[in-house]
Amino acid sequence: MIDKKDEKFKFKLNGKGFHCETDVAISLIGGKWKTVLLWYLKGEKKRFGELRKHCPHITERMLSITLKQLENDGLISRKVYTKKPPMKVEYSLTDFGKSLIPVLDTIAAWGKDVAETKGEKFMDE
Amino acid sequence: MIDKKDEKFKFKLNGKGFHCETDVAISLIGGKWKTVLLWYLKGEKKRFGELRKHCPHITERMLSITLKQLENDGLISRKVYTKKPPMKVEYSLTDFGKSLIPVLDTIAAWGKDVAETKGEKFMDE
DNA sequence: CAGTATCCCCGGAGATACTG
DNA sequence: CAGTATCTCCGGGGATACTG
Repeated sequence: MIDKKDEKFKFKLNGKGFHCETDVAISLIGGKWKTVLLWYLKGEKKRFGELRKHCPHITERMLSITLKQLENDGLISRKVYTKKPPMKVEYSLTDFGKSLIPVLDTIAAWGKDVAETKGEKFMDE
Repeated sequence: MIDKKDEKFKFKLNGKGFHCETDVAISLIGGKWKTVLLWYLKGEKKRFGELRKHCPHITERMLSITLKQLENDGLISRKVYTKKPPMKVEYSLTDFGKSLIPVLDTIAAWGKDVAETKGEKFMDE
């Protein structure tokens, strides 16, 4: 039984309903680490260990999970170069992922502005 | 005891550390309902019940919680007009919240594009 | 009308240890 | 090097009922 209320959604994607256009985007880039990883992949492809270094606080588990989600959503691609013990894997933005760059830039610019304007000030209040 | 690793954060805001510029932004607009509500408040101020109508799937609880978060973060302001039983409260973007509009527009445009390009197609596969 | 108050569940996220 | 495997915890989010 499918709920009739599904019709009230504005968009559908992969069987899931969304409330408005921003909702679709947030489902793809929301979450604690997604934009951060995408941000570091923006310029160039990177290896697992490089990404880990850029995000000192991420656990290997979350890094692995988040990369897989981004891959499943088609935003990044994963390329294995050597399968034997000293493995080498590179992650890079797909074309779809690259379409996100202007969005990431806009978000980052605003975030930076907020951090510079409001950052640190409230710390000791 | 404050953890020394705090120094590894790139930004600080209200006592919390952030990993990169996108992180700051996501902390303010991430979550299931924030961008949706901001989106509907973008054009004009709205009342509690109006917002509820625009988001048929939100519960009153989540609407209340999310609005409070947005208010605490300074993105929206809450104005009470009548305190007696038939209450009237209006929510609107603050100047800070208005600074988000270009970001929301960018996110929405991308989300809409994604929905139109990829939406529905995969539904019956 | 505009919320609270509860209760509850699931999954995001962390910590740690282990592996091909 | 690039991950899995567990275990755990916390809180976001949902459902329902109640209130100033």
